[in-house]
Order: sequence, then structure tokens, then C-alpha cells
Amino acid sequence: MSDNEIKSPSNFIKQKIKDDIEKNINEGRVHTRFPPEPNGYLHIGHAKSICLNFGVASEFNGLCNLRFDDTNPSREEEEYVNAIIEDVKWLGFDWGERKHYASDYFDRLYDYAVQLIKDGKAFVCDLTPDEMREHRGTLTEPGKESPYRDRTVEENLELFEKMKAGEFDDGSRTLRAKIDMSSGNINMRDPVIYRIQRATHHMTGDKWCIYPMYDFTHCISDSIESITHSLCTLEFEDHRPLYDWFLDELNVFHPQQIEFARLNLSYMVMSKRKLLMLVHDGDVKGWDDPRMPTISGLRRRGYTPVSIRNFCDRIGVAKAESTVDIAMLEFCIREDLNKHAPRVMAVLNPLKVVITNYPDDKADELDAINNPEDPNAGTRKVPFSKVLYIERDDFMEDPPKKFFRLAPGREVRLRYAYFVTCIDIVKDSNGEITEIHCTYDPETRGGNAPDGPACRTGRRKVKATIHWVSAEHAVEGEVRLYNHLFIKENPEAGGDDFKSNMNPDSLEVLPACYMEPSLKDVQPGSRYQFERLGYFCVDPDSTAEKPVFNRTVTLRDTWAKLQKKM
RNA sequence: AGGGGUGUAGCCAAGCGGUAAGGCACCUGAUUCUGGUUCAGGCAUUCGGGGGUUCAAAUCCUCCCACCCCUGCCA
Repeated sequence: MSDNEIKSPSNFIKQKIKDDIEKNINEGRVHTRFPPEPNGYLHIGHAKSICLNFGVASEFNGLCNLRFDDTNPSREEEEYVNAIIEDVKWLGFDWGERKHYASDYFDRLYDYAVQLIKDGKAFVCDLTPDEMREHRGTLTEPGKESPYRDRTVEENLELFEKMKAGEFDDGSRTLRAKIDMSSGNINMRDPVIYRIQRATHHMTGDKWCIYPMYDFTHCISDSIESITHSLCTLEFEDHRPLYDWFLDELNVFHPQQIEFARLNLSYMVMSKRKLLMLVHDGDVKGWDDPRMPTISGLRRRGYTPVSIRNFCDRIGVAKAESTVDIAMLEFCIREDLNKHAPRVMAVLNPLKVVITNYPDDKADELDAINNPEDPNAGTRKVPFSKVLYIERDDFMEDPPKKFFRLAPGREVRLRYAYFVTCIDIVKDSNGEITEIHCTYDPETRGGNAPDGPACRTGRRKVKATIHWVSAEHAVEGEVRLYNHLFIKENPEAGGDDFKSNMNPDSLEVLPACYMEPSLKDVQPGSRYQFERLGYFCVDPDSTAEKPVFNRTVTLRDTWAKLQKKM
């Protein structure tokens, strides 16, 4: 646990585990697993599950496995398993030697299916998908039994063997559990446990043409791995009777499934299906687009592992459906970066400033503090000269009452440099301000107000300190500003029409920003605070000629808040 | 003949019969060479609603209401 990691609070799952340990269930052993299907990239919702599973394991001196739930070869790809491995590692978790694949168990799963057949608990069914749907019944009416339900054990054994041998067409037959077609729980209405599907599997290649279904695979995989607590999301709650049924019928080690609510985030969609749509339709630039809630997107955006872990601890784990305010996530990254990100000065929307009383050819270097939150971060030199850039927002010709920054006749401090006073404005033919003229006070070098008899109250006060960059020394770089991907707090409210709620201004590219020269050779992934603006992370698109920065998050901005009220 | 869940502040969330933790957001004020940070304070007479049990109920009982999930050979 690093210095700024928060303590993980209690929740109903930890309490249950604590209870089980006290009762010496499983000899007090705790073993969990994180079981992603490799059919997409991991997102912040998975991070919640990862933190929970690995978190409780470590808290109770147990283990947590990584297991790929790869029972559907038509949707799963190696690219995804690699991305998942990278993301879980990056988040800071370690599964040791315990990286497994459900497909590792295909042989055993087959044997267990044979056992069910022998026990008269499963049968081969010839119903077509349509027929099966008709037989299933509805939510309020019971289903009808399959006409193939009473085949003999021998016949079932032979047919299942032939299914495996590839003697039947895809989809022509299934193996089904024999449970109860009149159950109120549709999952118990003779669920399919094997289907015929000729597809090359990312692990087993073309060895199989029949693949086990999730319900059958998951509980047995948990059992094989001696999982004690199988944590999953709420939608599997009514699969639990089936989970239990298989394990009981097979008479094998019986892990306990416990369900918790999945994470939703305001202004975001979280289903893999919808995220995949955004990627495929080109609405974002890829799974790792910094606007995506994917782990890889958040990483590229500049989020740190500890900030995500802290977030997961703060939101808690419960059974009530919830949508967490994205502001919570933003708080967590600010909290971490405030302590660790070096400060630098960069001007995003430049306004030229000429210091009229500063010598034309003079160049000075001033000391700037790298991180006021971290005395060990030291200082650096920042060049100063006659022509500078400041932020356009930091100057107003006709400022409102509460505007403290630069305005005609007003004095402000240039951070770590001098007090300057605006004496003139230059405009073009359209009336646009093209530059402003200021004078500087040499006595204020370093930004320190001189004490003096001239001011009886002590130091000369200035109401604002603004950032700046020396024009001559500036590094030019690109900055990408990100805003919410969706304009509605709940973009999914309209079902599949969620795309109509996309924010057209979720990405703003500023191709030519001016940055202090210390930003000349930055490494992708490095994070900085641009003073007074926000936290920024170097994008892999950066080149030696031109760094590219992603805005992770803005600083809290009480001035912006004030402006909105005005 | 439906089944399974969930309701505590704007958003999360503790609480487990003894009189509503904490965080985010928001609002004051102080400090500050970042309108940042930090610090101090404020923010639910009440727990979806009605009854009941009890000296005492968010916690127990009961009835009602609202919302979510389930009719893939997806996971």
C-alpha cells in the first residue's frame, strides 16, 4: 500500500467472508478469481471487480486467480487476452502462477457432461433454436418438455459422442440439463450445456466443435480451482440455483456465488457491447481513446493505478443499483496527481505580451518550484524575456467586479517572475486584441513583493498570479482537451439510441500551444500539472519535434464556477 | 405459474433493537506566489409509504408502492 492509498472500507461481502472464516468453512481458506471473457477491453467497471476480488483475497491472506472465461470462440480473441493481462498488471495486481483459461478444462468439462448423461440428468436435444424458444414458455407461463427428453442413457451417450466427433451440423443439436420446464426461474428450464459450433478457438484451435455454455463451465471451473467465494454481478443472481445444481449433481467441491451491483458512471456508457460499437463505428479512436472508460483509455488519459484503486475503495460494494458521479473519479485522480505531478507552465490559448521596459536582448532565468506539495521535488530554471505569452482568459479589457487577473492599468504577478502592469492594448482591424503592452517592476524579481516604507501595511499586494511562457524559448506542442463523452447524465436512458447523446465537443485539439522549455523531451506517459489549468499526460503520439499532451482533468476552478453564476 | 433482487441526503455508502459514520458534490470562512492545495465549519429531527411489536425501530412483523434483472445454442 503506497503512502496515499486509502483504506478499503467494509462491505457485505467482506463480512460474509469474515463469517465464513470464523465458522471455519473451507478451513478458513479464501480464494477468489477474476473471470473476464476475452471479447473486449477491460473498463472501470471491471476495475471494481478486480479490486474487490484481489482486494479481499489479500486482505484475508488468500489467493486470487485470473481466469479467462473463453467458452465462445466466435467472439473471443487473443488481442483481448493480452490487453486484459496488461491492464490487470498495470492496476497493480498479481495472480502469481494462477493464470487459467476455462478452455484448459474442456476435457474435464466433457467428462462431467458425460457423467450427467449417465446419471440421467442430461439429454441430447434435436430441437431447432426456434423450437426451443417455443418450448421454453414465457415469464408467466411454464415451458413444455422437449420430445427428446426421454432418450435412453445409451442413446444420449452415443449422440453426444457424435456431436463431439463432428457428425452433426452447427446448431442442429444440443446437450441439455434435465431440470424443470415449469420452474419460475427460466434458467432452470432444461438449459443448454453444450452447443455445436465450428469455430477456431484462440487456445484450442480446431480441436473442438462443441463448446460448453457459461453456466455449466463457470461453476465447474470455480470448483476445479477450489475457489471459495465466487463474486459476480447482480444479473447472475438467478443463475445461482443452476450454479448450485450442477455442483450438487456432480458432487464436487462447491464454491459459493455472491452477487454485487455493477458500476455505472454518470455521463458514460459501460456495457462492452456499446463500447465496442463506439470503437467499430469510429466514434472514438480505439479502445484506448482517452475518452473511453476502459482501463487503457484511462491510462492514456493520465489516470494512475492508485487513483483507480482509491476510487474503487471509495465507491464501496453493495447490492443496490447505482450510478456513481464521474466527479468522484475526477476527485481521485486530482488527489493523487496533486501530490505527485511536477508543475510546469504552459499557455493553451496564447495572448502576446510585450514588456516595454524590459531590454530587447536580455534573457534571464528564474527559479521555479517543481512541486509545492513535495519539497524533495526541487526547483528548475525558467527563461524570461521581453516577449511572453499569457493565457487569453487571464486578460479582460473590461473586467467584471470579481475578475482578479490582468486588465488595463492593473498589476498582477507573473508566477516566479515579476509584477507587471498593463499599459496598452493593440488590436487588429476587426477589433480583436492581438497583443498587450506591460511594464515590469525590476524590484519584484522572482515574484516577491518588496517590503518597503512605501507600503505601511507590509508587502505590496497583487490580487492574482498568472502563468506565462517566454515566446523566444517556448516549446510548441499539441494539447488535447477532453470533455464528457456524453451530454446526458444517463446516456443509456434511451436504450440503443445512446449515441444521440454523444457530446460533439468531447475532444478539442489545440495544435499550437506554448510550453516552457523543460517540456522539450518528454516521455509518453509522463504526467504534469500545467499550473492553474489542470493535469496533463504525454500521449504516445508525441514526436521529437512536437510533444502531444492529453488533459487528464482540470484543476478545481472556482472562477469558472463564479462565471457560470454571473 | 412467474421467478430473483433493491429502496438511508443531489451522488455513492455505513448502520445488524439503544436514538443517522464516512466520502464525492455543494455552501461559508481562514491560509496561500496556482481563483490549486490545505485547514475550520455547514449540509437527513429522519431512513420508499402505511400499520403493528417494543420502554426504545433505519434495524423485528405486516401490508402496500417504486425501480432493476430474467423468455441467447452470449457471458
